[in-house]
Amino acid sequence: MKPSLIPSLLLDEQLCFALYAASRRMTAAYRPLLEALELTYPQYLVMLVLWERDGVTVRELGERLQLDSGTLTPLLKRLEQAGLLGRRRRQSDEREVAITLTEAGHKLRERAAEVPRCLAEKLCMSVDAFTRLRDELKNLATQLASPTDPRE
Amino acid sequence: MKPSLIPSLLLDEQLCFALYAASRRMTAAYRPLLEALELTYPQYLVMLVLWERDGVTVRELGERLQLDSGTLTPLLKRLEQAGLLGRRRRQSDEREVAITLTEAGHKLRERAAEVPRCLAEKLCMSVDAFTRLRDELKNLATQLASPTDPRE
DNA sequence: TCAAATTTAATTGTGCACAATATAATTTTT
DNA sequence: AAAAATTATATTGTGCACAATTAAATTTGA
Repeated sequence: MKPSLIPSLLLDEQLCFALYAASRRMTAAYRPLLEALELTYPQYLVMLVLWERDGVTVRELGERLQLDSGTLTPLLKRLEQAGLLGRRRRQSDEREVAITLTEAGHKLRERAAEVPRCLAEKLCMSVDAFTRLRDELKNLATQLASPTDPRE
Repeated sequence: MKPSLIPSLLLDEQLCFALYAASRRMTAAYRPLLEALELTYPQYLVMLVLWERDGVTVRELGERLQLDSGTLTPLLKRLEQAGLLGRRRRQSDEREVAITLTEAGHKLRERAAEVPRCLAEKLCMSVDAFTRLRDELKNLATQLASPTDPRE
């Protein structure tokens, strides 16, 4: 049977719900692995950014993860409390707060290295299918980010 | 260049982050449309279920949306306060709480009907691509839900 | 130059998610 | 039938997300 061209209100036909449900399940799949590192999933994402490049500002972190200071500030304070990073104002521009990994923060990377491997196992996906789905999701996000009104 | 078979810790190579970012952007895309209906995105999902079948229990809602009572109870109370639904214990089994739409709850469906159409426009996707991506995400969720250990 | 505009973080408040626990109703087992 | 186990919902507490506001530093421009 040909799928309806009229968008329906049926839950199981929604792309948004498939996306929302898959995203929450993904986070749930990471949870036991990250618990061993005493990280939440958003905290893990912050650490991924910092392991790539240390000393970024809160703004740069926010651009990369698409999160604002309302989310990041308390999250970073918790990671600071956990002894994984330090936060201090840049002397060149006192508005900016630079985030730098501590020794413990750097070290955690080694233990985190197995996390993506564990997840990949669970997915049972070819590298190709993995890459294709990931890139489709990136395109979807880009499409959704574009303003409806070009004047905006 | 051939993609690495060794799972990396680079943010932009993660499927999980593409999924997480796309899901949040999707919710953000719904936000202005749902604001007109005075609904949040999770509240909209609850309404989708109720428009399909009225009188479901909190448990059934939870199974459908994969949300527990800790999330649903306060959310349903807010929808009750908004006058969209009623909650009352089943006389056949006093443990269960049946959720029934009010007149206003039923009426809201008509105004909601245009929401999926507005989103579909923003996506600029063929029906085929839409269906394929949705079903891939459903499969991904299923795969992630399967326990690692069969004894579990 | 100095007032206005902009930028960066932090703060406040609301609403999810989800783990852990509590409570009450029902079912199962002995 | 009474005790034990199970089930359904609610409650409590933590940690995101995100809008709106605030405050301080910096940049712009009249």
